Amino acid sequence: MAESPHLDLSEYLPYLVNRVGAGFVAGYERELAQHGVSIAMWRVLAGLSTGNKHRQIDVAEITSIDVSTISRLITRLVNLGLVTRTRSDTNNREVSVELSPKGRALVNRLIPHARELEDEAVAGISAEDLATTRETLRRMYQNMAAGLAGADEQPQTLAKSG
Amino acid sequence: MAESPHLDLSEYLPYLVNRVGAGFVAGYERELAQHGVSIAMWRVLAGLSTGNKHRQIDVAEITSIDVSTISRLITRLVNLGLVTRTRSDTNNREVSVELSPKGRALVNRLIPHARELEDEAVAGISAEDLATTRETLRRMYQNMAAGLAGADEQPQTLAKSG
DNA sequence: GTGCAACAGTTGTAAATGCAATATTTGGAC
DNA sequence: GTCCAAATATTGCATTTACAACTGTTGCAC
Repeated sequence: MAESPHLDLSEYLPYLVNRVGAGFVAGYERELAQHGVSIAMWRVLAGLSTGNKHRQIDVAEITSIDVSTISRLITRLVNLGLVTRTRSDTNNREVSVELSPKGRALVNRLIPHARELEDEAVAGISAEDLATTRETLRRMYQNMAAGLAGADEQPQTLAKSG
Repeated sequence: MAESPHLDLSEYLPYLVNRVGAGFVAGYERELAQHGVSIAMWRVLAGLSTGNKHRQIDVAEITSIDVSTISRLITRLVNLGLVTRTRSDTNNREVSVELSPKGRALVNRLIPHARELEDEAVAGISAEDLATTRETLRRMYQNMAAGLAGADEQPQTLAKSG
C-alpha cells in the first residue's frame, strides 16, 4: 500500500502566492472604490500607463485578463472618459488604446497609494530578500509561460483572471 | 509642477505576484478539469486535506474565498460525493466539513500533479532563493492580515477571490 | 489577382462571484 | 432566568467572468 501523499500548504508556492495576491486585492479594493474603479479597471489603467500605445490583445497579456473581458472593460473605461479607443492607423483590425489626460491624472493619483500598499506588505523584510523574491517571481513567470506555450496546443497567453 | 509618478510593473510586487498566481491557475486548470473539478473546488479540497475538521468559515479563511461562495462550493462537492457536511456536535450553528474517502482519494491523486506544477515553475531556481521567497511571501501575508485587521473597521479575514 | 488561414475584436450566454439581507444559534450581561 | 449582540451559514440578486461563436481584416501561398 502506497503512502498517502501530503501537501503542506504553508510551503506550497501556488498557495502562498495566490493568498498574497488575494491580500493585495483586498487591501487595495476600498481605496480604488473611492475613485470609482474596480481592481480589474486599475489593472488595465496601470498596464496602459507603461509603454506607449497598446492593442487590446496586449492589454490582455499584460493584465492576465481574457480578451473578451478586456473588450468590455475598455468600453466602460472609455465611457468613464479615462481611456481612448481608436482604430489603428496601420492596421484596420486592431485598436489603439490609450490613457486619456483624465485617465493619466487618475493613475498619477493612484500610484502613491499603490506604492503605499506595497510598502505596508513588505514592512520588516530586507531589501535583499525582496530583490530575491522579485527575481524569483519573474523567473517563475518565465518558466510557466514557456511551459504553457509548449504544452500540446493552447499556444496563447497565460491569461485567466488573478 | 510635481513630477509624474511612475509605476514599474516589472518591480511592483502586487503585479508580479498576481501574474504568477494567474499562471499557476492557467497551468493547473486543465489537469483539474480532467478530474471534474474547478480551481475553486481544488482549493477547498486542498484546504480540507490539512488538519482535521473545519467549519465553513475556516475553509473560507484558508482559501481566501468568500463564505457565501464556500457555502455553494461545499454543496456542489457534497453532491459529487467528495465532501461531507454535518452539523457540529458541539455547536449547532456551525457545520463540520470533511473530505469523504472518495474526496481523500481524489486529493491523493491530485497532489502529485500539484507538486509537478510547482516543480516546473521553479525549474532552475536555487533552493536557497526559493526558501527566501516562501518566507517572504509568508511574512507579506502576515503584514497584510495585520494591516487589514487594524484598518478602521473590516476586522474579518482578508478574503476575496484569488 | 483569388483563396484561405490566422489575427483582432465583439457579442451571446451560462456560470461563478460578492455583497446584502436573512435565519438561526450561541454566549454573555444583567 | 431574559435580552441582545456576535457568530455562522444560507439565499437573493446584480455584476463579472470566461468560453464559444461570429464578424471583419490582414497577409500569404499560389
